[in-house]
Amino acid sequence: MFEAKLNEASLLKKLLDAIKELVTDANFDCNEEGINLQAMDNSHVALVSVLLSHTGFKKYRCDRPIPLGVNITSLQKVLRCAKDDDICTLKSADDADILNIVYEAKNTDRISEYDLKLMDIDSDSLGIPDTDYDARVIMSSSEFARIVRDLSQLGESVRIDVSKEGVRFGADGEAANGSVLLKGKGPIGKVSGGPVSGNSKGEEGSGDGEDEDAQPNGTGDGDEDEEDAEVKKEKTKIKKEKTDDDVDMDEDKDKDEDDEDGEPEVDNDDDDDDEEGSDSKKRKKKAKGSSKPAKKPKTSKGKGKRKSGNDSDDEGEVDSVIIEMNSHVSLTFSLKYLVNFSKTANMHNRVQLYMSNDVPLLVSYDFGPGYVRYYLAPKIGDD
Amino acid sequence: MFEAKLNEASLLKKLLDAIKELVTDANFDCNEEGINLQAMDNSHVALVSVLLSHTGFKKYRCDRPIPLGVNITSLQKVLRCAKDDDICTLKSADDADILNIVYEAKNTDRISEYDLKLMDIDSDSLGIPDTDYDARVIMSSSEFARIVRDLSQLGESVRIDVSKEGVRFGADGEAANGSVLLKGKGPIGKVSGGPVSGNSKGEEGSGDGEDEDAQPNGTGDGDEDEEDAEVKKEKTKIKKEKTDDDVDMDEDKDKDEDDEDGEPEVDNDDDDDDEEGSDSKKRKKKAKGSSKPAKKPKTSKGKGKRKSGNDSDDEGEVDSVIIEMNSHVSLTFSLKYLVNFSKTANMHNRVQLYMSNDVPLLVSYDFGPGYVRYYLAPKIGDD
DNA sequence: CTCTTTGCAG
DNA sequence: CTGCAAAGAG
Repeated sequence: MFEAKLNEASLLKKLLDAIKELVTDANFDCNEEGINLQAMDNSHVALVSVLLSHTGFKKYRCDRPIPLGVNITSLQKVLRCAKDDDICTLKSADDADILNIVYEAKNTDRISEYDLKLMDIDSDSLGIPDTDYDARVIMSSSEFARIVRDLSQLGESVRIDVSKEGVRFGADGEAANGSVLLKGKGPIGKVSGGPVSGNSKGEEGSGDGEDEDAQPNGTGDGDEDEEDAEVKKEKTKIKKEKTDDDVDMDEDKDKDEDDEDGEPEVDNDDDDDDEEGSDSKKRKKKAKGSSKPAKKPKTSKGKGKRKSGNDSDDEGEVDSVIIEMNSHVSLTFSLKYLVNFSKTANMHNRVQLYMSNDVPLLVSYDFGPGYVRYYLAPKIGDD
Repeated sequence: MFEAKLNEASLLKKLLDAIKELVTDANFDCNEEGINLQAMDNSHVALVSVLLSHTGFKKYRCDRPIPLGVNITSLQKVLRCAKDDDICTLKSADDADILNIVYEAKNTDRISEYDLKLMDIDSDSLGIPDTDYDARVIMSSSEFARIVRDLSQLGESVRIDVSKEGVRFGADGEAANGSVLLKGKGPIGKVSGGPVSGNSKGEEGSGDGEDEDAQPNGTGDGDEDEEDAEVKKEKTKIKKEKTDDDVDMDEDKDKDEDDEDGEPEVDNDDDDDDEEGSDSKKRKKKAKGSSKPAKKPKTSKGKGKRKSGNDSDDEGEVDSVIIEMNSHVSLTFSLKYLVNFSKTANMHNRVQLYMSNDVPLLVSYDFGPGYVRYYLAPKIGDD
């Protein structure tokens, strides 16, 4: 027996609107923790992962795990029959091949009941990459939507560069090239854990001393390598899940040693790209002195990470852009997919972009009791 | 000579919007009583019947009956040239082949004049079934529109069941089955007298006593058979015509007198929109609280008719569902047509559904000085 | 001829 | 921003 009562049918409506163009059929895997959905997009390029925690429901019961295989279009048709504020109850017997959906209008006697036919869907066990990322950008989801929508008019791909300068979204097209630079707010944007965030905090206490090491942008380009190297040593990767709390210094340290050897290559590539790609534009990349104590003070360590309290705070003011970066990152993605992802702006006003070179981008909309996440492999070379 | 002056061109605009997808050409049969239009839809499955009583016109003159054959699309083009609140005058000589349409803007000196070419249309004498019905449902026209629109996503047909439980609209489709149950408000829903219509006037005087007989909808399901039997004895079939007034028992009295004054015109059109359009947004429009005394205190009886003010509640609170039933009715209809009919919600915020088993459904939008009615034969068997 | 897509009005 | 209707494609 599975039963979940949602206070606002609109949540599901928005969710379906967000993913309907990526996924046609998917299993809603229900267990005692909540409802999970994982699916590859139709062309198996992107992966979408959704969690609706049981805490987000007014009432939730799931005696044993059940995969509810639904056709997204069909489910959406049923959901369109709900008014946004209807109370929505999903029910299914353990062995049933239908999902019962009931809408109760608040304040009226209208009760609508739908039985959605379920399907058996091979749950291609999707390996969700569990990666540590070199950069995280937290920004307004609507601004992200706007940027990718705008750029999608110019070309098919966008290159996302995260550097000390900020995050740059650039697209080249036949008719025009375009790029959008978001600088990121200083104090909020402090690098967590490693470099970026670490500094911010670190700076406060010990910043002065480190400044020496820090390279103001544009000051010797030659130094880049050096700087990068340092960054890498620190190796503190940004972790997706736990990051919220500690994006964690402690872990960082540990990593430092391990990773070091690790992926210097990538960094270089990026740097190169930057320079090559558009000298003028990117050049300043490193820039901004403030940001830079390339060296991360370990002192910052665990403490301040989460700003007091609220989750929302973690993501900053709705319009602020928070950038955490361990090393420069430069990746190219298909705008078509990003535009699709960005439709999830309906569900939450902040989006997080996790990136490492040559690793799939993670676009994450984390709302209170759940999330919608997308993974998209970068384009390699020219394609 | 025919001449009719309408205070608001919007009435005609809405009428045309409502029927344009069903009818391409039709005769506006004008006589001293008003303007009648009757036509089969293009596929000869549904019948539409419109009356604009002379009382709805600011000025009306028709020396002798004239059929004005118009192409609906052409007339609509002309009507789109009017502002909603323009005073609109239709004129035609007895032998003319054109209809002269003049718009006078209120408060300005703008006068527009159009001559619409008329056509000769075979007036297939349409036999309008004159039936007594076993069930009548009075509900918000926008809610009706919403329901048939929702269900049309699931399948092609809807089964409408009227029972003590209320009225249920059910559709089966490949992807999902759905049903919407409206319980109907008790006190208002008393079976009128002969069940339905007879009472209305009677009640005023003796209303209280009758309540006993009245069955609030949804009360004891078990009793159905018994109740039905009784009801049937009375045999009072629900008649279409006179009902108009009744729709509101109490009000009727008032109405009789009141309406005359006024211009029953369209009053409420706007109201309806709320529900349909966008649930959440508009909701507040009418502002809730005021609207709902679901149960109406009989005390209010005659007086409150138009609720203070504005709303046209003749047919009950705009959101209430009134169900009158002599016997259970279960019929299946093509949703495509119902969806088309439901566009008439623009003209009036309440709709009446008259049904008897195996007889065409009558969907009636009765606004003050006229009506728009649709007849649709039920589907038989599986088709 | 149907279906999908695109543009327009409320 | 949404649904609705006209137009283009398969």
